[in-house]
Amino acid sequence: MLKIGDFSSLSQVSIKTLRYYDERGLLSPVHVDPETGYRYYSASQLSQLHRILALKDFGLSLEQIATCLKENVSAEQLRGMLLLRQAEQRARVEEEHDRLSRIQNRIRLIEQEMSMSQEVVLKQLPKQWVASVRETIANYPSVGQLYPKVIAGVGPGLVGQAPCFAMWHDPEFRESNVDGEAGIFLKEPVKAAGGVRVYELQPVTVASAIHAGSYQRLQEAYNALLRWVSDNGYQVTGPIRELYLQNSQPIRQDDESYVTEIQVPISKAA
Amino acid sequence: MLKIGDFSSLSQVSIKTLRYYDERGLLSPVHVDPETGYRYYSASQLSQLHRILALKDFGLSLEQIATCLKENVSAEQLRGMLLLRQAEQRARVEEEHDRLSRIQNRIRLIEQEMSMSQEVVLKQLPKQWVASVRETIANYPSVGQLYPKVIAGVGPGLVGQAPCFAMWHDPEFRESNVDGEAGIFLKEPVKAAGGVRVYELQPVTVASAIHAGSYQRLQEAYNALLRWVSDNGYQVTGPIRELYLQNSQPIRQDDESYVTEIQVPISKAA
DNA sequence: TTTGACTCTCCCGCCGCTGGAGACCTTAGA
DNA sequence: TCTAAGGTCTCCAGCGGCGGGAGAGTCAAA
Repeated sequence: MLKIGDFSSLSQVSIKTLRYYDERGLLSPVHVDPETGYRYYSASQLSQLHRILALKDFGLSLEQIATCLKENVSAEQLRGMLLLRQAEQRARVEEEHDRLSRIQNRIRLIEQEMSMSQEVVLKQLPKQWVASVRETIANYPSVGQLYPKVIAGVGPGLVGQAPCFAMWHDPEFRESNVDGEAGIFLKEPVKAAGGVRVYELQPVTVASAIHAGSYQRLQEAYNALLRWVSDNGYQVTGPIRELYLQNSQPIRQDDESYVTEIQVPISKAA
Repeated sequence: MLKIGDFSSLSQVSIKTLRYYDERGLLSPVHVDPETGYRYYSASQLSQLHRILALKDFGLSLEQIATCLKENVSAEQLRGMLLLRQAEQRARVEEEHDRLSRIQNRIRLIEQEMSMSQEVVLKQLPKQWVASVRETIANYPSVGQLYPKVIAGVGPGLVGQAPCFAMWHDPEFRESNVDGEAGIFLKEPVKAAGGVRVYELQPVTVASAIHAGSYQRLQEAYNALLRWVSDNGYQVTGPIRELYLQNSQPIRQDDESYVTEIQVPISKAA
């Protein structure tokens, strides 16, 4: 019969932890003095404790471990839990590895440019109803001309709240004859006329950068964002979106108070 | 001026999180109505928020991020923080990768043997004063004969509390002429006579298994433990230790109530 | 003016412990 | 046998980064 301190030093597990395991029903002492509450362990309980530590090392929660121990699971059931855990752990390893890559890329960037550069963030975009017009236009800034058509198609009621956006369908940069789509976000589908299409954007993962400043300098943000995408092993998998979070009428190319978000749909390159 | 809900849906960051960042001083709204407490954000704050998210993605704590933002650190200082973070993250990736390996090895073991097998745990042993006798003895069980010498050397005062141990200095298994060391743990150094050596065991990392049962079956535990060591990419780097956590006088080879811990000093194989 | 949707503050919970306070218990030495 | 030191007990608080919910106040459209 070992007192908790002895058991603790034999097992290298802290007294606090042993008491916690007792409370959680993971490992109860063989005897508890009903007068004093003192816990007494037997040396053979060290192997039970070892089992707990081993399962914990696999990343199982204490609750899962308790289930394992109490229900006295078979080797087959344990295998099932571990297979599940293995899948989670695989994902985790990849995630932490990617994080390391991002840190390293960022360090390289600082060392090359000695500047703060654009911050890039991964986002999961949810489904989203939109109303839009898609046309071939003269060049990128011309997209502004499409918004009146959108508004004409859906009526002026729901404008002004959510920001409006553009999507660029060309696979590459173009000087002219740009395949552009201009639209607004909707809370719910509405009827539209005059060539305006109402549909639901599907969920997608994007790399996103915020550009605070004039449209003239938007290209810098594009450069940083696209570089980040390739540096971190992603590839572009859909039309790039621009969200006009802050602008004014009439549109000016040199207004430094504008705020624009660029979103690039991506997936892991093979 | 955006209300918190608008800012939240633009940024895909929850309202709760925005309020928390305000409270922690990471990102305060440009305006707070003194009457109602309503928070109002500007679109340009999205880029500040993006910076926070990017730093968070690197694994920095909110407190570290707050330092970054408030003191307006230079690119050089940021680089320093990231280099530190990179080192931590490297360690983490390795750790999680090793954990995955251990899970996989365990699954293989279950599939091969369909049994629960020994649980193996890694431990960091602290420094420890010991008194011991080292001799060439006839075979492994003969180590029991050394303990009377140890006790004779240090006096009977401090026996019986901490368990006694054995160390095997031969690089391989031996049928006879075993180089064995038998000793007891001490709380503090004492003087000893008669060939008993008192010294401090150095801190070491060991793989440990608990064997609950007779010494006759100890070999099974050894097999499982040594297999685990090689399966998980470690190598043995010192004499193997046995801790006699529970036994009785006189020693019997077939007493199933004994509890023994086997400790193998290891390091990562190159 | 009335809804109904937002927003506010405040508090609790999560996980796996660690630390501390204050009271009680055990054990070795005088 | 007494005492002092050190073990042990229970209970409560805290960590980080929020999420959930209560209860009260605010805002905007119809």
